[in-house]
Amino acid sequence: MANCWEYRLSRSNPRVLSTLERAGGFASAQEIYALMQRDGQQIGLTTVYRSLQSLLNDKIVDVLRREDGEAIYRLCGESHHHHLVCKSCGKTVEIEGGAIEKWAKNIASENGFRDVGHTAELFGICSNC
Amino acid sequence: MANCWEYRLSRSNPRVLSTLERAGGFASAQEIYALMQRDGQQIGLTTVYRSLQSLLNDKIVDVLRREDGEAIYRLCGESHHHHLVCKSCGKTVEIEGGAIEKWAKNIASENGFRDVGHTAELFGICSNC
DNA sequence: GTGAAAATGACAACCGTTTTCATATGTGCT
DNA sequence: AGCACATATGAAAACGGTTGTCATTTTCAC
Repeated sequence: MANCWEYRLSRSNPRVLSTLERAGGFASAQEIYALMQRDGQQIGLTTVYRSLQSLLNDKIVDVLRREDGEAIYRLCGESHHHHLVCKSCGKTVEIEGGAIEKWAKNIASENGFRDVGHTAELFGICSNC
Repeated sequence: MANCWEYRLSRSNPRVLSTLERAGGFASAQEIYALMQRDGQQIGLTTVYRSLQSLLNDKIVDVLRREDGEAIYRLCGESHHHHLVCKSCGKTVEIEGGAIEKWAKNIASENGFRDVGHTAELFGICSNC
């Protein structure tokens, strides 16, 4: 077995968390690591990953996937929004997801699910491409 | 530069495609490869990946990401649907996404995007958990 | 202080995916 | 048939994000 105790990482979590905040509440592990390095904060990549796992566990952050499969972490409680991404140039528009939220809630309760979350991303070709 | 000509792979594509069909129109590259091996079809993993790329190019298949980041391929033209997944036991319900489709189309045209696709997945805790 | 629990980070291992490259297989021409 | 050239193939290596290992350091209770 890997680790016989649970990590709580009370030391590094706050640092990682505040870096994620500074990054706009949306970043990959590697990006957070790079940011902290650039700031002169000394931390290992391993610890960043572990912190994110632990924050995930405590539901302080969410995890999503970029199109290439990289995991990106998002602060929970952030005003929830979605993205419309251009497949050609990468231009990204933030979308308010009011309609989706309702839809998700309805579908969930229709099927007897609770504690429901969702992901939704749109992608297409923008007007310049 | 990698390859100076475009792959068309007219030989392997049909085999990969029909395996994807047999898999229920939804599988990862590795799963397709394993399936073909089990059938005694001789093919390399590389070719499976290349075939899927080429089918993707021709918009014969879609690609999505599993939660762990693995890419899964889906036959296009399949009746488009979403999933409601229980985070605890994995129970999955297929969802008709009529509302989402409209929402996606509206948002896209509002922002001048065309050729728009989307992903949407719901997750929560089912009534048994 | 002393010792155990918790935290850390360099490094190696893992795994899905892509690239490389040498070889094989058409395909069209004579 | 033989030849030349485009295409296709797959083993093996490279790649990149992530996770595991493990020796060391820090923290905390006594």
